[in-house]
Amino acid sequence: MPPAASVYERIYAAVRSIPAGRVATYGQIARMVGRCTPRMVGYAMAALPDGTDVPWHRVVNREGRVSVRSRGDGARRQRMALEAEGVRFGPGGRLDWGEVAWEGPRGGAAW
DNA sequence: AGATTGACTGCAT
DNA sequence: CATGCAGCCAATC
Repeated sequence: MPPAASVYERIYAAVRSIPAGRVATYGQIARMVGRCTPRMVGYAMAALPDGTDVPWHRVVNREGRVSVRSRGDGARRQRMALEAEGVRFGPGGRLDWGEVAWEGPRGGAAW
């Protein structure tokens, strides 16, 4: 584990703040955390271990679709985990933002 | 210390 | 609607 985990911790904390049944985009988290870009979020997610307590599956791309590149079954696992939380996937495998969109820890209020 | 890459996004073509 | 390019910051080689 690299010593610069402080940045990761910020991202992980934000992801942990996502309530069950809700999802956030990389850009959303990046803006919320600040000091980092969507790429950092993705990078942090990629660095997550398997038994992590971070609900990484609640993080999707801007299209509302799973983007996992690493691990062939990662995307499938993510979608399964989301469905298990009550997240409904629309046609094309995209998420229904009207139902699962997470505005932030304040629930709409910017921080 | 310099170059490359990465689970992204937005705008341009 | 598909493809391309640039920007972003940190990790890795």
